[in-house]
Amino acid sequence: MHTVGFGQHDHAACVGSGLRAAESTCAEHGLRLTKGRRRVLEILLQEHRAMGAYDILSILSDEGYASQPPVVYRALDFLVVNGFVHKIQKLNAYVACSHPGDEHTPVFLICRACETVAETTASLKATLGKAATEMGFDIETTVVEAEGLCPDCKKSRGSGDTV
Amino acid sequence: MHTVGFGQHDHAACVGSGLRAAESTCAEHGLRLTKGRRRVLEILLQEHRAMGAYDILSILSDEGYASQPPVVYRALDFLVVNGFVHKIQKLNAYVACSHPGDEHTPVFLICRACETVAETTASLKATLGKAATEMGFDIETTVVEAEGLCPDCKKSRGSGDTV
DNA sequence: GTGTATATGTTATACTATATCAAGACACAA
DNA sequence: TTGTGTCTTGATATAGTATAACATATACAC
Repeated sequence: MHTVGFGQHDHAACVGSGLRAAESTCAEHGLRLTKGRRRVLEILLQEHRAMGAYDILSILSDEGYASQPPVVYRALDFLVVNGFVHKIQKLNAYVACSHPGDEHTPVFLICRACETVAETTASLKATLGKAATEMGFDIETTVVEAEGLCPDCKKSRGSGDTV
Repeated sequence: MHTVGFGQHDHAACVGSGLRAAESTCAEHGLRLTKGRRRVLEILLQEHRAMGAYDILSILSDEGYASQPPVVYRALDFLVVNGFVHKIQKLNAYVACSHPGDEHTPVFLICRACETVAETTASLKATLGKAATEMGFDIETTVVEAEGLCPDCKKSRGSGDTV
């Protein structure tokens, strides 16, 4: 199992490798990683957290890009469809994929206190697929999100209180 | 595994038993299943599909209840917290629980064509819990949603086209 | 019947996302 | 190079989802 989450990591490296992975995947598949799309991905990689579309939009806007919602939603749509970014349904937020390129069914662990999101993969696909097959249902995409307390927040408060 | 989904079922019975289950759970735990909360649950049981908050609100409103959003959101919040209703994150919609009373980690199968939602349970808890424990993360709630095509929609279109 | 907690009514507003139509950029072939 | 089709962006407007805040009412314990 591969995880990128509540521990330390080489951040500059992960931004660079994320962008390179997107570039090479786009080159392979004839997709256009345009300036705006690239910048949105870069922002998500840099921030390394789940961000709302309007958070991203305000950064773009500060930089002189167009500041209308469709701009960022279109970029996000492209990035999500092609697997460079995932949407966190519980937060209405977006996060850069931690291991692009791999075919994967991501599992997210969301801290309800600090809202940090860790992406991990667990082999739920077989179990889910079996349950669906029994009902004659064909699964195309899955969302798995678990909410709780991350190690840091557990430490700093002990109990289960809210922010 | 228990499922209620794309097949037939005794609908009048499921409305009645859903309400009775909520009533008895509330009685046990000193919760107040007030008129408005009860009516929202009843609507969701009757419709037997995922409904948006504003869909429910317009029914309430037609019946002479207050017609402001907080009315329905408060009722839904109560019902969700106490396990009588689940929120489908992918649809921003709410659906009555198919087997209230049981402690469960529900799994939803959502048809992208007709938006029918089936609730099933698959034993993902152990797998998820293990992944989380390895990272020092305490899971409190989980969301598992799979989107695809239900048996009926597969039959009636064959291919994978959208609505 | 008084105090306390819980629930509801009401107004206003915040947040999230998409429809629509016009204009520009790019690829490719005649 | 001009035309043609496709993909992308610009811009305005609007739809859809959800909550803040404060006032009032109801239920329950003592």
